[in-house]
Amino acid sequence: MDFFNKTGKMAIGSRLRMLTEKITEDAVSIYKMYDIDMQPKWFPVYYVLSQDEAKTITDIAKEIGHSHPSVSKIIREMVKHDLVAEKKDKGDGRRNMVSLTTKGKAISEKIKDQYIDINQAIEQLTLQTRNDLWRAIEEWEFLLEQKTLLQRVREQKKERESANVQIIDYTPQYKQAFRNLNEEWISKWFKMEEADYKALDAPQEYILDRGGSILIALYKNEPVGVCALIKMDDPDYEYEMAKMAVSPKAQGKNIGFLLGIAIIEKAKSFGAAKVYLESNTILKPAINLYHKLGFNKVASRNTPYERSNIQMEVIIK
Amino acid sequence: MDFFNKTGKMAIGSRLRMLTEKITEDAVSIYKMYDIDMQPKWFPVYYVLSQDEAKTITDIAKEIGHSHPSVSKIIREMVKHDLVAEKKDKGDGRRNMVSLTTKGKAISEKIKDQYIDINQAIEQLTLQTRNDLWRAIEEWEFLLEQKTLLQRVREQKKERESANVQIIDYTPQYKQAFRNLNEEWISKWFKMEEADYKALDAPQEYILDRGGSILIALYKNEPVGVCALIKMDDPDYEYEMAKMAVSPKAQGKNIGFLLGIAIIEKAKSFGAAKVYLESNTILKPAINLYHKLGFNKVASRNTPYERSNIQMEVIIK
DNA sequence: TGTAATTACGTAACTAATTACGTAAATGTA
DNA sequence: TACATTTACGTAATTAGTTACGTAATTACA
Repeated sequence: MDFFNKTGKMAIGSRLRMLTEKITEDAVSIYKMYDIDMQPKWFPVYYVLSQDEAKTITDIAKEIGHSHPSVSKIIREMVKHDLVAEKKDKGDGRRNMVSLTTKGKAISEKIKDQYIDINQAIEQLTLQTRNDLWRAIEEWEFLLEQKTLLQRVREQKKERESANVQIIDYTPQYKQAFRNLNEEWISKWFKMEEADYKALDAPQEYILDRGGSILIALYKNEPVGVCALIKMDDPDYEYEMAKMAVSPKAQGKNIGFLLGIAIIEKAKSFGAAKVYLESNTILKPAINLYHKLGFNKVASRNTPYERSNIQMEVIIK
Repeated sequence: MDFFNKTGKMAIGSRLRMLTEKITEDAVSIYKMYDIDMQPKWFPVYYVLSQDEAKTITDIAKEIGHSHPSVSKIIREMVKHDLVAEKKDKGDGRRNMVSLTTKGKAISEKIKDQYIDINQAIEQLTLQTRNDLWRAIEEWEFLLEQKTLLQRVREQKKERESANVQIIDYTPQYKQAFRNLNEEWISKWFKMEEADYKALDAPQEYILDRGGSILIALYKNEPVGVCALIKMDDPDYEYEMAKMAVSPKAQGKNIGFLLGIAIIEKAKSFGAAKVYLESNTILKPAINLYHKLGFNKVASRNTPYERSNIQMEVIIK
């Protein structure tokens, strides 16, 4: 199909499906050619039954990788053609023991020749190719087992998007962004509190001058995320990660994660041994993010924020 | 799937189908991840429409290699999602001109990122393989276009079978085989008659010396099939095909067919215009074989055999 | 120019798989 | 030992394609 050279790999599913159909279509004719009363879709079931004495529907399904209703249907069709017989298991009334009939077993003789010829034909065909389709499928199966295509694409997406994201140190030009981005989510979920106003209205005085830090995430040079590292006045903790906010427009670009990583890195450069944070369990994506960053829940502590119902820390390595 | 390493190439169709399904399943999630209102099966249709202004159902079908009802269905679904619009062609009232809507066109911007990420992901995956799946499919498509799998298997079958089966002219050493193979089936289904004894006991005198011929089919050098061409004493027919017998042990090797072909060939070399035969309708596989060889039923004729209830002839071209 | 052939495309029926769900039997456990 | 859970597997509905067929419009040609 010339078409697929234009679409690119996007259409690999469609392309595979078409090849599959072409091959299955020929398979029907091939069985006829050998005068074997069998359909291609029966083959996997037939194969496992030809190896063993008797099997249950579920066992067959597991072995060939089909759903059990699919096997159930195939068995019913094969029973109609007198290739297999069903028998209830005496010990376990649920089990439907399936095995080949005499006619079914007889086929295994005839099918041997077909097996030889097909293998030969494919072998010869493969000799004319540079890439072995059979092996290629095997390799894909193996690699997708380890990491699905979905995961692989997701990683590419993150990587591409974070290429447009830049994490920079706070400068006064971002004072407005720092305030707005935070106010947006705080007032959406909770209400602005005394401590919020202090930090957001005067970040220089309340955060930076006290030995803290603020980072800004730029997406295509627009500030879309912010996060602060605040010096604490506590015997247990030196630094708190707080005031993390990402614009809803920039969601799904991994910006929260990049900010978190950078803040922890900053704390490390300040010589901190751990970082503390406060949050609320209704903010599920945030809590997930904190976990991904290595934060774990700690026992409840004193806090100036009403909305805080969970406290976490990460140990810096 | 470990399973397929046991079955061998026979199950390449099943294996392909499974990989296809796994990939298509992920594709659904991938579209969701990019927040694109599209199903994988729409993609080929979407793609061709994104290239051109407007197309007919049949043109799209031809381009993407689907049947036109399939495209018709997809278009209806896409209309429901406001991705494409239909418009009757003014010049030709049969044609249903399909094109992308504004919403449909808008997707092409979003889809570009997805396209990049999928291609990257597959590229990276391919780097970890020794056999490039995409190229392997391409190569199979190309080779199957030139010669289908069915044809390739058929050639293998012929080659294998003719390697073991040899059709040779009768020599006295096969006298016993000629008699035994025939007596075996005649006495299984009917009873030996006067005319049988004559021909089987003295083939030289009763068949060869009268201008007939006998062929022997050797399978791995063992005589497993025999067939005679007997000169007739009849104004309508010159030659009769008779005394065809194939050992039950050698059934399914196409030996009857090979013998039949060879006997007709022999009759042709004798200058015959047609060949006659007598049989009995209870011998269904035999009658089938005769049909395959080109024989057709003719009106009832006089016969020395009690068991004959059908007469056939083939016209030699 | 009338009729036959071809083309476009919709509907219906079929196919080979799936997921969803229900029921009966077996197993685990308080 | 009663009750909850798990297992085996059948039926129904869904999906993404196919082939078969019918009809209307266009084209070819005697």
